[in-house]
Amino acid sequence: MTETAVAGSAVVREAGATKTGSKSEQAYTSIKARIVEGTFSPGYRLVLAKIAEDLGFSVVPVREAIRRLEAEGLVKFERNIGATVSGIDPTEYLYTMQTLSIVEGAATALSAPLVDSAAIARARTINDEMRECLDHFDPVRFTSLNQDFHSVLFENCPNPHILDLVHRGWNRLASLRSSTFRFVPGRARESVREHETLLQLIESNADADTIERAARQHRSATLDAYLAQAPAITT
Amino acid sequence: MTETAVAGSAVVREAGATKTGSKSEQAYTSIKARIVEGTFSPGYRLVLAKIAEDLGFSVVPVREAIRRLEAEGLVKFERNIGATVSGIDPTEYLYTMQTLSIVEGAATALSAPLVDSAAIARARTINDEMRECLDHFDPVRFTSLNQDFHSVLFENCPNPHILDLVHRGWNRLASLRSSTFRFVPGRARESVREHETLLQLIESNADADTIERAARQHRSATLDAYLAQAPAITT
DNA sequence: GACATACTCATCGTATACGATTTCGTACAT
DNA sequence: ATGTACGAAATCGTATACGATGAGTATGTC
Repeated sequence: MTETAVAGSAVVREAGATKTGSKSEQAYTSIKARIVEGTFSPGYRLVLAKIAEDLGFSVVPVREAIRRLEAEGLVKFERNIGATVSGIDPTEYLYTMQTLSIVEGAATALSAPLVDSAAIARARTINDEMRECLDHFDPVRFTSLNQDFHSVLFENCPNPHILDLVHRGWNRLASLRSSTFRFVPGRARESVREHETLLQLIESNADADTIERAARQHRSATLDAYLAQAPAITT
Repeated sequence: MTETAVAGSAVVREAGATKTGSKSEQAYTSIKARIVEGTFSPGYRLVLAKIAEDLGFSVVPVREAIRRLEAEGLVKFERNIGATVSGIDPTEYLYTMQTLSIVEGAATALSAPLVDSAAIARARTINDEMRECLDHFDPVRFTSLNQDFHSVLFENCPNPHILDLVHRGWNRLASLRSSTFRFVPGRARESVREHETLLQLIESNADADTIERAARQHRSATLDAYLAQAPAITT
C-alpha cells in the first residue's frame, strides 16, 4: 500500500482524477480510488497520520484531500474524532438511487440528440457483452460494462455539471459495496432489456421527455425492486 | 473584515453552516458567506495568507476551507496560482440554471405530498409580498423572498441529497451577481404568477409528473428568456 | 525600439512541532 | 460484580517555518 498511483477504475478516472498534481491532489485521487474500488469499505477509519505515512506524505495534504472527499459525500469527517468512509444504511441507499435516477434521466435526455449511430453501435456491443456476462455469471464485469454503457451515452453530455453529479452518484454507489445493496435478484436481465429499449428510443429521435422518463425508470426500477424486498424503509 | 461570525443570508444558513466548530469550519462558513453575499465577487483573488490574517487564523485551516468550497464549485483553486471565486461566463450560467431546473423540479415533486395547508398559506403570503416588491421595485427583497418561497415548499423534502443540490445551485447562482445575469426583464411578474399556479397544483394534489414539469418550467423559463437575449450561446 | 534573459517578490505547498481532545484501559470503591 | 474515576495513549487541530513555483520587472543585447 505504498505506491501512490492507483490504476483507478473507469468511474474514478471519469470522475476527474488529476494526472500529476500536488501531493494534495495525489492523496485525493489515491484515497478516492481506494474507496471506490473497495479497498476502504464503508465504516473504515481513515487515520490521517496512517494514510500520510502510507503515501509518504505529511498529514496536511491528506487533510485537504479528506475535506474534498467529504464535500463529495464519500467520507464523513468529525471534529476530534476523525474521518470514516461514509456509511451504507438503507435510507442512504434510497436517497442516492433516487437522486441518481433523476440526474441520469436528465443526462440521458440531454445527451440523446448528440448520440450518433457509431455510439449507438458501441453501446449495443457493450450491452450484448452484458447479456453474455449474465450467462457466464460474471457480475463484476457486468457492473463494469453497465457503467461503460451509460458512459457511451453520456460522452457528449452538453452539461458538465449534470455529468459530474452522475459520476458522483456512481462513485457513491460503488463505495457502497455491501452485497446487500448490489444484488437485486432478477433485475440484471431486465436491465439489459431496458438498455435496448433506451437505444431504440434514442435511435428513433424520441422526444426528450420520453427518453428522460425511460432512463429514469431504468434506474428507479432497481430501487423499487430493492424497496419491495425491504418494505420497512419509508420515503 | 475581522469578525469571524458573519450573519449569513438565508441561503447560506440553509446550506449547512456549522455553528461553532473548528477554525477550519469557521473559515469555510465565513468565506462561503462572503462569496454568496457578494463581498467576494467572481474573479476575486483569495490569497490564503491574507484571508488567514483577516480571520486571525493560520493558513492551514483556510486551505481546507478553500478545498471544500472548490469541491462545491464556488471557487477555483489552481496549483501554485491560488484560489479565485468561480467565474460567471454565460455558458456556466446556462449549465447552472439547467441543472437547477432539473433538481428543483424533482425537489418540488418529491416535497409536494408533504406540503400541508399551513405551508401553502405561508408560501402564498410570501408570494403576495413578492408581488408588492414588484410595485415598489425592490429587487433585493424580491430575490430573498423568492428563495424563502421555495424553501417553504422544500422544507419537508424527503431526499436530503436533492435538497443539498438545490442549495448548492442557489449558492452558485447567488455568487454570480453580475447584473447581466440577474436581470431578465419581464420575468419577475410572470414568476409570481407561476408561483401561484404551482401552489394550486400542489393544493389539488396534482400528480408528481405534472408538478415536476411545472416546477422545472418555472426555472427554465428564466433561462430561456436569458438565452433569447443572448442567442450566441450554444447548447 | 523590441525581444530575450535573469532576477526579485509574492504566494503557494508541505513538513514538522506542539497543544487540545477523545478514547480506552485500569484501578478503585461500592 | 458493577460502576465510576482517573490516567495514558492515540489522534486530531493549528501554528510556524521553509522550500518551491510562478508572475512581474529590470537589464542587456541585437
